[in-house]
Amino acid sequence: MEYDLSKRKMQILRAVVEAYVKGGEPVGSKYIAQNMMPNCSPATIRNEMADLEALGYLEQPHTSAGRVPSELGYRFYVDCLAGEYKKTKAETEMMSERLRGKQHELDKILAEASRLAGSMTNYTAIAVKPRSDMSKIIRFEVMYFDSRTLVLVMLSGSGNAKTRNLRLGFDVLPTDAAHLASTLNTYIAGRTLDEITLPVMMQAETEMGSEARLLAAAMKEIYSGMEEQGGGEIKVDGVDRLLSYPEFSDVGKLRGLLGAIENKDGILDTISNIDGDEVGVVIGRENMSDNMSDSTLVVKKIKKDGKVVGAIGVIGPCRMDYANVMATVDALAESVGKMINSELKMLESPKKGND
Amino acid sequence: MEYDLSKRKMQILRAVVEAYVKGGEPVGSKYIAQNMMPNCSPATIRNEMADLEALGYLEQPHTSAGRVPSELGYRFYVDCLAGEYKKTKAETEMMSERLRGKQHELDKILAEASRLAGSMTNYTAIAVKPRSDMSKIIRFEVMYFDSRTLVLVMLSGSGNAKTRNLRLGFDVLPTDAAHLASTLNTYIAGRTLDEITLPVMMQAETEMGSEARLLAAAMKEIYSGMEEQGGGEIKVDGVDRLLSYPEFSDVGKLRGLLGAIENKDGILDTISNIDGDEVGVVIGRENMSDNMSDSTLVVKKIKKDGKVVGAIGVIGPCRMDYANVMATVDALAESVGKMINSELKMLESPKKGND
DNA sequence: AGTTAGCACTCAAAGCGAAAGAGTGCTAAA
DNA sequence: TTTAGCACTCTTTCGCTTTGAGTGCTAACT
Repeated sequence: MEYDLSKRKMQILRAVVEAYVKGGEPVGSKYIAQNMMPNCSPATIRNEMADLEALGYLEQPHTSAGRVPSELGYRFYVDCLAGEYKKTKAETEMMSERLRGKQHELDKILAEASRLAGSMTNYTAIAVKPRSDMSKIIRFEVMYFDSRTLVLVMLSGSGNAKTRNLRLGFDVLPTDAAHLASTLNTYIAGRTLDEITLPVMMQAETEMGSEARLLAAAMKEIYSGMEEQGGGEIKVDGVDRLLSYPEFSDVGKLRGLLGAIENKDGILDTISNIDGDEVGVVIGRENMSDNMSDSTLVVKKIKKDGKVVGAIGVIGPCRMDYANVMATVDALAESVGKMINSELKMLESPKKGND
Repeated sequence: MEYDLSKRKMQILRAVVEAYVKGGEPVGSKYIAQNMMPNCSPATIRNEMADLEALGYLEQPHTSAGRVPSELGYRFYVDCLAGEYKKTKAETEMMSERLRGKQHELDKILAEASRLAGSMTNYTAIAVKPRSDMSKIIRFEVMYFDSRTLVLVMLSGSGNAKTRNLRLGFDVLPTDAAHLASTLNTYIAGRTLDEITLPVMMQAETEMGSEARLLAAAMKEIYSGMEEQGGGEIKVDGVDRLLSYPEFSDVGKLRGLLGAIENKDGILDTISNIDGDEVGVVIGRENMSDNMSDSTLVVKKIKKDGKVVGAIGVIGPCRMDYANVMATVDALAESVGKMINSELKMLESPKKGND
């Protein structure tokens, strides 16, 4: 963690990063000397930059061009130099405001937060919903729709509900729905897939009597519901914004990146590998997927009761306004976190209903 | 519908379209004379092409280039010349096979079908789920999760179910859940938003007695559930494939298109405007959105019991292999349609369950 | 020792003009 | 009505030079 650079080298590195991020073109010694460090001559800067290049923090596209930060350079910048920036009070307020408008469905809040992240930073934003755990269903409900259709509702231990339509090839009565529900709640509810053994199933069938075929139809849907990995989804917002950055005018790179985003190539893994509660920055080749080796991912997880329930982040080129992006993502995630955690307290205060 | 072109002009138009689609470069008279119409001299073709240009079917990028089909040219091709092509039996089989693997959730089938459409045509595919109509809820169910959480299940007239978690600031009992459900079913079910008048609400509140605050919390979710346009979603697959076509190397156009796809700019409208049960082809400026004026959309609706329940399609440049794409989309949609419509019959046959 | 001025050097980017090549439109003959 | 011939147009490409930014090095300066 100790990078051991002289004060001045750090200053120059920072200057290069910030100038390059802003201007998009390799930055030369003269520019820095004039605009950001008036006490030094270009020659001095040149010497220092040559050192920084030897150390791996800077790169040169070609001999007669200025310098560009390397990935290591960005890393250093992110770790040591960009930490201070914070969103203003007003901006934080605004975010909370925009978020508050949404119903308190976590999905919606996450989506809105990521949309905000995208539009505020002008990068592509992602919202991640972790895999929802349907591996154990704690309660069933069956609704009668018409004589050949029932609706099966499954409630998981973590509070996720999932519904499936049961189209039947035979007629049923509303009472069958209730019967099916009670059977499912008696024999299936509270069990994992493994625990639904043949004897259990046979008992349940006996219980259903002549309507065993109803149970069969329901079980088929239940199996598929329990097996499928709900969630683990990534919602993407604003892919088109990538095109405003010259680094993605290379069709090949852009294509790779788009593919990576669409296939979630390693993005989920990358995110789950981020440790700590702070905003995570994954620069260039630090990414799992080769297709993302020219991009940077900035994410922050969102926790509820200490458990990760989602994440929001942005994807952009390595040449990115890190200070701003990190602060934005941080503030938004913070905002969402507060919102979903405070919901309880809000309702607890005797505001509505006068008992 | 009568386009009134001489046999030979049609032949030449077709030749131009097919050669251009294949090669990607303006096609000249010589090429056609040699490869596709050996009985005519280039000069003859030239004359005819000049006519076709005057009629608006062909265009010339510049004086010394070959001809390129205009949108009208493509339209003619699609309407009159590309109709015959059909997928082979083997291919259709393969599609059905791939689809059959999926559970019979419509969403999943649609998604898989569109993924197939994309990979088979190498264009970007979309799957459309029509707006699910929650404007009238015909039945409620309330599940008890824990002392401060209930799960509200709403069932629409069209068989769509939606669930919402009710986080409460006070404790409830399982009996409260049942009580709430019956109240909702008595007073709210079967009514549209307009019909839920103040008197109705007051009756319902009286019914709930001391637990009126529970009703209030539920109503909030119900309102938001009824107002929000569920569905109407577009799932996109393979945006990255767009990049393999030179027409989208223009960053501006690509950006517009990506934005249009993401915002569903008019795509839903466009699709709902397609009449007839056949595959619809929307070429260039026929699209609602200006951002899609360089693209073509090929879609087919999917019906169940005569009602549109979705659509699949592909988006690509106007220079597109129409015959193949149309046949592919057609076959896939057909496949999906058969699958979801035959479900009933499958279950009707006494195969499983022996009563 | 650290800093600075000066200068030759390198290399991408931009501009220019000639040459090549493809395809056309038109005219006149078959 | 079709075809051959031919002059014409316009893009594309290539090579060439010019321009300019920025460097690295050396030698002088503090």
